[in-house]
Amino acid sequence: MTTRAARAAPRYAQVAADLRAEIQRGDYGAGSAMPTESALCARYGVSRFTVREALRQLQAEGLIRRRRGSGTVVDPDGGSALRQSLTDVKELLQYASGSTYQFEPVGPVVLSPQRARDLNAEAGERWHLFEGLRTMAGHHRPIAYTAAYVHDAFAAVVPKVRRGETIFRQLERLGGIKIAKVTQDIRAIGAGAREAELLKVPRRSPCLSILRCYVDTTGRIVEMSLSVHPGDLFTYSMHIDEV
Amino acid sequence: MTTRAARAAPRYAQVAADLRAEIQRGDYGAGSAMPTESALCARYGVSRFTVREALRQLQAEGLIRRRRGSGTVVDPDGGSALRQSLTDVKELLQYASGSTYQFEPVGPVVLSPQRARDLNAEAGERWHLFEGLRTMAGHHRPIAYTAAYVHDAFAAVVPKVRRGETIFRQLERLGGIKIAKVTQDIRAIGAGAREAELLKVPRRSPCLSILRCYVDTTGRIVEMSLSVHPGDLFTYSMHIDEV
DNA sequence: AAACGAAATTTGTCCGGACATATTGAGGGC
DNA sequence: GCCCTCAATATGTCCGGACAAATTTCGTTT
Repeated sequence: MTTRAARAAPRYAQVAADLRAEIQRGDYGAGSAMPTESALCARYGVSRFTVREALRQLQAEGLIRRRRGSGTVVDPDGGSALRQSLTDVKELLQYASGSTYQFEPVGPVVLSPQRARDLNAEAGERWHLFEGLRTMAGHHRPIAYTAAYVHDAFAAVVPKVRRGETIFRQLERLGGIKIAKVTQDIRAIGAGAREAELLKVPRRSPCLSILRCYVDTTGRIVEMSLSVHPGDLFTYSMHIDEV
Repeated sequence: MTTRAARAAPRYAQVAADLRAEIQRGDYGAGSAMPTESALCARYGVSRFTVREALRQLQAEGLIRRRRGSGTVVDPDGGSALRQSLTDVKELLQYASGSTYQFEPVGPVVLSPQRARDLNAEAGERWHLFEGLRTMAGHHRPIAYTAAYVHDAFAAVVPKVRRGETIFRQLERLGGIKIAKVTQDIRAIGAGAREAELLKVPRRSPCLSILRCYVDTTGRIVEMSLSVHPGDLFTYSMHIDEV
């Protein structure tokens, strides 16, 4: 091989890099529409395959959101710092093989300032709370305590929510909506009084906290869930290919 | 695969579901080769586009690994329990916008049993240690302490490693290898004595621990890095589309 | 004005083909 | 045996086209 260093990047990567620069420069204000696929084909003189591959990359990075029939828009909070983006987890969101999950409706609650800060939400809002514990077969200590909050707009369907299926899937079916995006924030926290008691760990012991926000196609937050895992029992694993 | 309509799911999803079931049933022993794309085209009577879309899905789930020229193999540890698998983070592995990272070579170390357990490695092995701190502009407290261990096979190139570029990229260039996969385990731990001092947090306070293993194309672990982040300063964010 | 429905728009799925590039293995030369 | 070259193989990139499905737009009707 003669020219070792400068091997040109594939065309879709160049298109992606160009669009990424435009987005981060603010050429398409957050939330506003981007050019359509055919427009990009004409602009760069490439096929739709190449454009779609570039857009797929930007979507995986969380910079854009796409909807069939609607178009491509810049994700309003896609450029926030300290954010790593991942895709395509399908049904696995709530699983843990060999574990069972039981939740109970608690009722409507109004967020306290403290709780609102934990959830990254507004204090005083009314949400419908579900509480649950996840246990592994053979273990006596639970591996997770979960508090799920459903928006008050779904008050009518909340009594119909059953165990055995994720809450957000039931909200989709019963509420006639579609979850388009899930954000997930992972932090280390000290166990609070309630978590310590339910998870059988000492108070203030290190726990993994996973806050999920379920957003529908119109951008409204439909459900929030806060899971707390004992630090010694739970590891969140992932892998990256094609480094 | 069923010839039944099942018009709800696109064809590539049906192919993916069929292959996923075969993999989990153990039809292709872990690490062994799967049928080639053209073989799958013939078997399912679909185009290469559809097969590649199905394989892309399985790769995103971490079930398979693919290499140009070589083929597709079942990922040996793709089916392990308590593991959520995610993909495609590309270059963003080590970033944190607005932060700076400084590391220093410490020298060769032999893993103590304690440290080996933290790293999920063998005690007594010899690795080359680098230590570093990551600080955000404007903050006086660091947001991460990182210990990176390079395998002894790269002892010759370790003195050539410089700041300003990730260690694993330099190992690729200087050592003539290629990182094919990165695994990442996130846990909540209590700050140890050393972390507490460097990160300016109380001992045993909750911290986020991120253990990364860099694996080359032949499956050898080339580098391991253990980052510890103060729980109150660091959140690991991600998002999932197309739920 | 509100409700309805058809048409245009836009992304998703799928096909067949072509060439590029990385890997592997067989064969030949030393 | 060892090393090099070359061909076969498998995945990556890219093209042009076609139809399907979801959404939006807009004109028509009530």
